[in-house]
Amino acid sequence: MSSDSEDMPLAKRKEQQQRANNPSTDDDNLDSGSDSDTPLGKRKRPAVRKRVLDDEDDDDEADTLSSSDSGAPAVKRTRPSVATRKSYKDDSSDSDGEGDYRGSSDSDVPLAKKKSADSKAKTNGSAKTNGTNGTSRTKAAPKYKEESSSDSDAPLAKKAASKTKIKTEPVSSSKSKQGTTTIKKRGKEEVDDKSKVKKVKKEEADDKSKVKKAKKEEDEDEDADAWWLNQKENEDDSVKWTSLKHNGVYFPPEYVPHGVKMKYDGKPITLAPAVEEVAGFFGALLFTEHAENPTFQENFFKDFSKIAKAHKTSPEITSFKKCDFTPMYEYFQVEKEKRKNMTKEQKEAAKQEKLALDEMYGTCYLDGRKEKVGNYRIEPPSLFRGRGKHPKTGCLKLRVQPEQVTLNLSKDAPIPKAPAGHKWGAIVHDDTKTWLATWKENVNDSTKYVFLAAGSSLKGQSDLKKFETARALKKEIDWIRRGYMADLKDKKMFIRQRATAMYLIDRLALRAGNEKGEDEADTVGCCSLRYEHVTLEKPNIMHLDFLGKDSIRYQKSVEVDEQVFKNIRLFKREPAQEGDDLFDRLKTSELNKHLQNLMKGLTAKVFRTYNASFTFQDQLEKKTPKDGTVAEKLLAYNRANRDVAILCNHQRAVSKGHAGQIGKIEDKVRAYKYQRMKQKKMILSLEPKLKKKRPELLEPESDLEDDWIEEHETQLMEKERERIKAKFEKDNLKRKENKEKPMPASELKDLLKEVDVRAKELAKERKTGVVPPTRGATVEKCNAQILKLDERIAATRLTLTDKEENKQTALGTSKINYIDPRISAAWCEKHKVPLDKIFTKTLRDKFKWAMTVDENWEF
DNA sequence: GACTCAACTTAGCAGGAAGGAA
DNA sequence: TTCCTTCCTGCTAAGTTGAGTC
Repeated sequence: MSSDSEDMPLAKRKEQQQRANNPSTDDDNLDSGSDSDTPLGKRKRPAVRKRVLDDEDDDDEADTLSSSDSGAPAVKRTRPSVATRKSYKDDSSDSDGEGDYRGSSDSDVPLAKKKSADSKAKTNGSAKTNGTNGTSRTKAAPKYKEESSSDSDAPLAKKAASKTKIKTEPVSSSKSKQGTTTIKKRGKEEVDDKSKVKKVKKEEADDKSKVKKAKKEEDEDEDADAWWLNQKENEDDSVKWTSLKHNGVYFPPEYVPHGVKMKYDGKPITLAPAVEEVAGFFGALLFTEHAENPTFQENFFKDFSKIAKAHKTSPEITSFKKCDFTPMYEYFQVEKEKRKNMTKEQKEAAKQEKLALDEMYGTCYLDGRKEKVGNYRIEPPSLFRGRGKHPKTGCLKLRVQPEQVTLNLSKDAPIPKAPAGHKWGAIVHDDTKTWLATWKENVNDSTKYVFLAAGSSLKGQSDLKKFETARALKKEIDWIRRGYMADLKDKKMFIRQRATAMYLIDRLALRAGNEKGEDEADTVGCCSLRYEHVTLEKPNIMHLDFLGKDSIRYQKSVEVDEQVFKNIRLFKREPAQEGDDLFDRLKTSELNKHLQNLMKGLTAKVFRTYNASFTFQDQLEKKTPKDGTVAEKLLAYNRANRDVAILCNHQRAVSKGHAGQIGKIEDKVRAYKYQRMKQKKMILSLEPKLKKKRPELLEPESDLEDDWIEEHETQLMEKERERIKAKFEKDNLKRKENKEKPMPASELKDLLKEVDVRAKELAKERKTGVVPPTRGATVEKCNAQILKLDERIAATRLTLTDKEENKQTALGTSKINYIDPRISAAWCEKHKVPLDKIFTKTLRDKFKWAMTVDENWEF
């Protein structure tokens, strides 16, 4: 076993990608002291062994840790009084009392810069670090901006990305600015002002009509009850509804045997329907990464052979290796193809069927309002597809029976009919719950629910509440940060660990990290980080390498506060070893309890929401070109979105065809440039006098080498020949149908001859550099063509940049879950960008509560 | 206080629908 | 009109959190 991510195709793929992109990400630079660079894959998960610490402090430390702090209660730090807050403020060694933490603006100061400011302040006690009062975010702490004015508000992970060897996108806006400038510069080269104005106007007109259309579309759907207009603060929200009516859940249809035989030991065998069904589950996954995974195979076969035994297959199925599911796989492929080729009528019938189900089960009545239900379909039986190294991946997920399902609805609501021959497990009337139905799944014994859809009022209210809590944190963040920074040096180990964890959760947007069971994939978050997940490099670089949620690798190197560095070194000290918890005194529950004391509603995950929304708003502001086109603004939007996705480590696999797609787009740009070059030369043929007046017509196009032009023209001619041949054949077929005389082959020959002539002309044009005007060509027409091509080139280039930058980062997750949609709505309003450019219909529906803000709204 | 579990949010991926280019 | 690509949605796994129980 060479790595943790072995047998974990996605993670492995991502790891390979990361390594390929950044070969130096190995631990080659790490301090080799006590922070051994244990390879991830070597890790076994031992029973959590609580390290016995002497509670002696780090060698470098002057203070000592209390020996009786294990599990010590948190020092209760409710929001401090003004005096206490002042004391946090005064912690700084700045003689003016303003240095380290300064009003609301301070929260925006990146740690490394704070650190550098700290050290400066330490060496020069009277040094003022800021001349402003911190009322304005952008004006705050100008001194910190000396190093880089671009990323001052960025959480640590972002800065680290640009600073160290990690494989994340550099996010400093200095780079982004550069990108924007380059685009703008190119734009200037290619699009003159006139065309720009024209383009913008056209875009605006298009957008207006689109907005109108979208608005109409939404108005039709719009729930008459705009609940967000009637929100009351501090209202008890434990009761979720007063009346709830629905039609229950939809069960997947009973299994219909197809009779396709799998092979066992090379021979086709007949299976009972129940056995065939399970064999089919595996057959359908053949040649996927799941089916190649030994754990998946083992778990599947355990369940499959059990069922086969129960149905007495002949011969008895005892060996996975002898099983051949290919015939089933092929059958499913044919079926898939059939579905793809359904007639219009069949497709329509299927659509109607789906609509009927949506109407029946996909809607419910909550307090008299019609609302959409989310996942009304009971999960069909299948093989459990656990992610990463899930020990249960491949296990058989059994068919859910109505007897297992509990429905939740109001007392006066009619109870939906259970499927024929069945009855419901239970009926409850719990108005404090938002679920409509629930059942237990057999593989992990986890509870599944049917909830309302994302666009429902209940989900919307919950979303609004979430973002309001994050906004509340924005107001409190300064003193909370001061608090945990002070606690970093606390004498009690527990408090030190808690403060260090808070630092990481806040600055790196780590998840809380609950403990996990033996029968789950081994993934970690902040509190469950282990010895081997963190390595240190002097003076203050921390390398993190672990598998997070969904077994997505988190691999970043960050510059941390000196004290955090010292603390981590202390937590990692002997007798700590591989497998030991880094935060051995800390649990998520204790951490959250402490956070609740600091601010009502504050939990570890609020930091993620806060930092994501804050970063997004900040980067959006910095990156949006005020006079840019909609396309340029959207690029800025996506870049800000990407910064957040990088911060939260939202990854996706690079699609198989990515390189090919990029190549195609590049070719497209070149082809446009080629056309533009021809148009320019044609103008000069039409009016040679323009050589002096318009010297740009003589400038060669970039990226158009002679070889490429020759090859391109050969391809063009070849395509033309094919087109002519195809048309000739098609025309003759038509003639045959109409009982007309077909065109003679000589006609085709003549047409092809014309292409040959054209090819010769092109060769001549290449040689002489002169392009004779085509029939009807005028300078005006050529100019218009050039303008059109300029626009196409600019637009295609933007697509290219966006695509390349986005290949490995998933933007959707942060957009859906972490970024306050009101930031986007206000930005669209302010910059006249149509909402439908950034939110799909589903997202506009989910966020309709957020769409009423004006352009000045701030997170 | 430790542990368990219910309830909800967050997450990536597969496949189908939609849209654009030829 | 067809084919190809992109985008969107649905699905369900995997987290977090807080309440309940012993």
